[in-house]
Amino acid sequence: MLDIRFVRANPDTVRSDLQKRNDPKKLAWVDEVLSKDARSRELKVQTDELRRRRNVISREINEARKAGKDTTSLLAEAASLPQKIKDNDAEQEEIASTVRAYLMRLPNILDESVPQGKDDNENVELKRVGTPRTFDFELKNHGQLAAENGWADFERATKCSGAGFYFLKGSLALLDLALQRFAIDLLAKKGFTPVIPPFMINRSSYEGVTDLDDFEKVMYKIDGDDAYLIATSEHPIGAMYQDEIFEEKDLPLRLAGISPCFRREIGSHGLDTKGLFRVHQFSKVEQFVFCTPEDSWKIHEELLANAEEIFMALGLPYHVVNICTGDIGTVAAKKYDIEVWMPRENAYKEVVSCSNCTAYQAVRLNIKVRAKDDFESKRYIHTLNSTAIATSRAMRAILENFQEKDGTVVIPPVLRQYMNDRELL
RNA sequence: GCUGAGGUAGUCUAGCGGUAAGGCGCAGGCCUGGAAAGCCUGUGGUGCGAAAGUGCCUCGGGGGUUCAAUUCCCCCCCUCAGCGCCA
Repeated sequence: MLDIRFVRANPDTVRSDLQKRNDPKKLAWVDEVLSKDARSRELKVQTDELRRRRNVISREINEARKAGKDTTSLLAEAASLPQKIKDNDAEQEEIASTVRAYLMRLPNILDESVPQGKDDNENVELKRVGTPRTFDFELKNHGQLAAENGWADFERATKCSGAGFYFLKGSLALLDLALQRFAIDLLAKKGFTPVIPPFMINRSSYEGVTDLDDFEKVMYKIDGDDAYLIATSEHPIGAMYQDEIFEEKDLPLRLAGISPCFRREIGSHGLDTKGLFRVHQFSKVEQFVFCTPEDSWKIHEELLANAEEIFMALGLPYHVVNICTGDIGTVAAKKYDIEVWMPRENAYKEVVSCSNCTAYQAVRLNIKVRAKDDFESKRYIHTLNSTAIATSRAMRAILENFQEKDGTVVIPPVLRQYMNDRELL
């Protein structure tokens, strides 16, 4: 969420950002937030004065009693105060919660380098890496291939868990683990600490890290408990340090989250998305960084480079796109996607999402950093996150790009050490 | 799930109707050739103010009693210990 102090000080920045996003509804909120916030502070001044008076009278009553003086007039004034205070508090509380509700829904301020555009068709390609292979036979779609080879069982998963779930078996179960292990080892060499987080978190922590509108659409709620299945390890890892203050020397903090991810919404189905591409559950290794505001743009590039290194090493052709204003969502100030070449569809498809959330999550989570030489100064930190590998989508890419005519699939050499040195699935 | 003990500022600990005391840590200052030690000041949130300042809030959370609640009453949450169940 945006810091109310930021909105007060920079209303024009907030307005022009919402114009860039073409969001007239939220644009109208800005003035309402500002006027309600002003009224709220005005009320606070009044109420604080009433409280001050009450405190003074209480002390005077105490002293008068000790001195054996009459207190009836003091008691009369004191009796009139609580109701006024209560009324003011009620009004202020109502205003404050409205302001907060708007603030929670106002999006992050976009970086200037974010391209303007209506939707994902207007994302800007930044570069292409690798050359798509040409096939002299007809590719099987990845789900069919996996099922035929006994590497996955979609039908039985549907029977016991519903559509969008899968059993991974044999080679693909091992490939899932190999991909995770490969990504973890690569990130560990770059200073990331592997972290396996809780797979459920409570509502208030969730509100700190995600877009509120995602709640009903995306998250699975555990019935009867204040618990949600995580949609990505980004969420518990972000919430991990809520209400804490970092020392500058402890930043940047680089963590590699390892977890299954659970998502209710999986969107449309088609032959190519059916198997492993759009699913309710998948494994992911995630890069997450807490850093100072000065470092975040440099680290954003670093996270992208790490993710690219993984796909390059796997030998998968990909391109990088700069996500445009119409597609970026509320939390990120800037987002890159890596899309990998899917030869059956003849298209690049999303496999990595790399975001600089600047202070947006930190404000909600109340995470700050204190400089060593300036004890008084506390600033909100910046958070960043990027996929390292989402195994379901990477497996689809491998099943398509490295498929042979006889239905075998070549294991990328970098994964073989994690697959008992096998060359084929 | 049961029983018991707890929840006080970054942390540890006191206070048990009169408006949060102290230790440690941390930051700044004094002292010093430099350091340590010692001493002094500060240490959460929020508002008003150009500033100097100044006010309000904060004792797990929410209600209640009272002129006044960390303290008394009610409800809830969490942590720890023991027991039970258990991969």
